[in-house]
Amino acid sequence: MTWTDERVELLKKLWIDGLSASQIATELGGVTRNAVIGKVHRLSLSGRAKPASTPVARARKPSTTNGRSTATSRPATTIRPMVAGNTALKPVGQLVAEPRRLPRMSESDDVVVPISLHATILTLTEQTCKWPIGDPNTDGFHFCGCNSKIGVPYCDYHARIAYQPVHDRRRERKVVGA
DNA sequence: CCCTGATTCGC
DNA sequence: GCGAATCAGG
Repeated sequence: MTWTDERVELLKKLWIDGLSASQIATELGGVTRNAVIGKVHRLSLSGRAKPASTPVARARKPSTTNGRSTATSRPATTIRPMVAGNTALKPVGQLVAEPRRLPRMSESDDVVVPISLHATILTLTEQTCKWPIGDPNTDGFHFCGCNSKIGVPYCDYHARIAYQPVHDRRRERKVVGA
């Protein structure tokens, strides 16, 4: 994945926004949190809300010549694919997040259709509905931008669409051939 | 153990 | 410049 200008901008925004590196990596997709951190440092915007505590001269641990080949052990024990915040996140999809727990949306039936706030990728935050509107390749592409609950990437309205009950959408059979 | 960011260095 | 491996810590 290349660090396009847009991706860098988004990275900056999310970082300043206070998101963790792994979260940003998930949001961006196609990169690991290491990549994010590395980029963050390269951009010289590492220090976030770090006033000053105890700098403490910290040096890694050169040992031999290079830092990694020293430790010959590679645990790699617990491999957990697609978890927000891991050491090697594989691309799981751009904006489609995993519905950890389906919100009980049985009660309210009157979810108002949100007005498109024409949010750009740069104006999105954790509490902004990330429902894409339009064609990403077209100029008018934007996001819903309405307020969403923390932990939910979409507003109430779009969450309904995103997290449709299974029984409603098991109507497809045909598989697109190779 | 889960996570966090920081650092080094081969590529 | 990039990011995996690793460290150091909460």
